[in-house]
Amino acid sequence: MGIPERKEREKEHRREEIINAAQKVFFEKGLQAATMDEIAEAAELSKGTLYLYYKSKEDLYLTVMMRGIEILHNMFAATTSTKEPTVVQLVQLGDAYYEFFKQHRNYFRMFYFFQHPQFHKGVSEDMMMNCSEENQKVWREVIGVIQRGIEEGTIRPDINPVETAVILWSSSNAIMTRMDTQLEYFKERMSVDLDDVLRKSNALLLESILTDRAKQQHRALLLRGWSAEKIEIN
Amino acid sequence: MGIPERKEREKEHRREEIINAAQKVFFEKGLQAATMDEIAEAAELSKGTLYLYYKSKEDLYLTVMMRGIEILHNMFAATTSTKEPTVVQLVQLGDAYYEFFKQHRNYFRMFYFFQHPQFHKGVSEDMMMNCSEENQKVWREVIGVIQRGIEEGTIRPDINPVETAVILWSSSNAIMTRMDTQLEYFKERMSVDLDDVLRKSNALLLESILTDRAKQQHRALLLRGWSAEKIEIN
DNA sequence: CGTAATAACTGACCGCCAGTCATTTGTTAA
DNA sequence: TTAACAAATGACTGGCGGTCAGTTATTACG
Repeated sequence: MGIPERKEREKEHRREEIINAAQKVFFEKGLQAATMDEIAEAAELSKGTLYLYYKSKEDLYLTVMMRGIEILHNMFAATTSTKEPTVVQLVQLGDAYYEFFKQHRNYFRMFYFFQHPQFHKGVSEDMMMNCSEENQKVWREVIGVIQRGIEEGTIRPDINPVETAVILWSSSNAIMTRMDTQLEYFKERMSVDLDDVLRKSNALLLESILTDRAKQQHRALLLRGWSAEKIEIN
Repeated sequence: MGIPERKEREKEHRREEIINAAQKVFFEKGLQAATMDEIAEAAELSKGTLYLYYKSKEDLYLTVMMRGIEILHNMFAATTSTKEPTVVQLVQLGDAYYEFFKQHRNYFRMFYFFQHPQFHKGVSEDMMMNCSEENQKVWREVIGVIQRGIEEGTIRPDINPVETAVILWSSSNAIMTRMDTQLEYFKERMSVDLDDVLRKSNALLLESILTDRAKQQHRALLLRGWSAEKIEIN
């Protein structure tokens, strides 16, 4: 009796095609401007059908966003599973997030919807649970590296790994959000290149959580954040 | 001929009453959920009249928000005009922003609308200009303190004041945004108190931009970020 | 005072959109 | 062939931002 199984596959396939259509429209227009009619059009289905598969526009949105979280998680997992020294891995996590920002800008943009619950009106309980779960996986990668750094003595033992992960993530995320939305503004009104700001912020924070031993060991790496300046001076 | 002047005053008064009404509704419901009919109701005017005074819902929203920027600016200005040492002023700027966050949460929330241009659809050009101008004033307070710190030798001369202001502001802002929206989440899912995170993040960043001389001079101040830990250990 | 001109205000109305549901179309089982 | 069920539809509803023809209040003037 393969019939129910085939039905199940077809249903799953339909679900994915709806996400594909939704992604296309959301990427182009953002949450607000995208309409369910457009998504239905793109999916070659009627609007009513969308609601047989997803509870609300917001649920659909978060489902697309989860793809982004998964991509980011994979990038992080690839970094933390290398044989590189812990400190290097930490730098690479920062780089990976920046890379994600540049390569998957549309997903990155979706993230800040998730961060502002004022827009979570139409989101179902289960969808929130799913997102939290995926989110946790990403956090665990960062926290894990810091934890290992402390154990092997390259990261200060008096800092809390979770707190530190939040600090590192917050500053990176905040600066990249600026880059996305106000790059020109900062360039023109404040004569500041946010690219530099990100590098320097990461450098400052990283240096401040390393042990003295690790600072010596990775001196070249630590200078990286300031290299643009150095070249200018020479 | 005092009549046109009186008319002008009355018109201005009407404008303010509309903002008061809008503020009440926006504080209660947020941008999305608030309706122009509600605001009209609160202002005891018809909806059409609102549009004689403000171009759009978003313009009205930003007008309310500007009150918040002004409050923050005044708090910053009060800090930077004291006789305190520059390093202390810098710490106090961080404290002032946190105080603003706690005392004027509703205004703080409005700020992150401003940071995400995807919602700026209905905002008029002049309104954006006004906001930028007010924003600049706040930035100048922070940058000015850092600048003076460099000049007097308490802040590292190799850092850029503007970049550093952006770094300090970004991390503070990011963590407070978390506090506002996901305090419980971080407490329950990650066993982290964002209050600690903010203090430690500020402490790390501050220490990393001071000169060695200043670090010695303000040792007590620098320990502040870690005091909760110290007490726990004792 | 009466009236014309102007300013201030109103609320019914428009277009748009998320979400619903009675109905239709397609599929399976007997 | 048909009954039972599943899948899909699109006309419809309610709510909202924004508009504008029309009403009311205010001022200026003969």
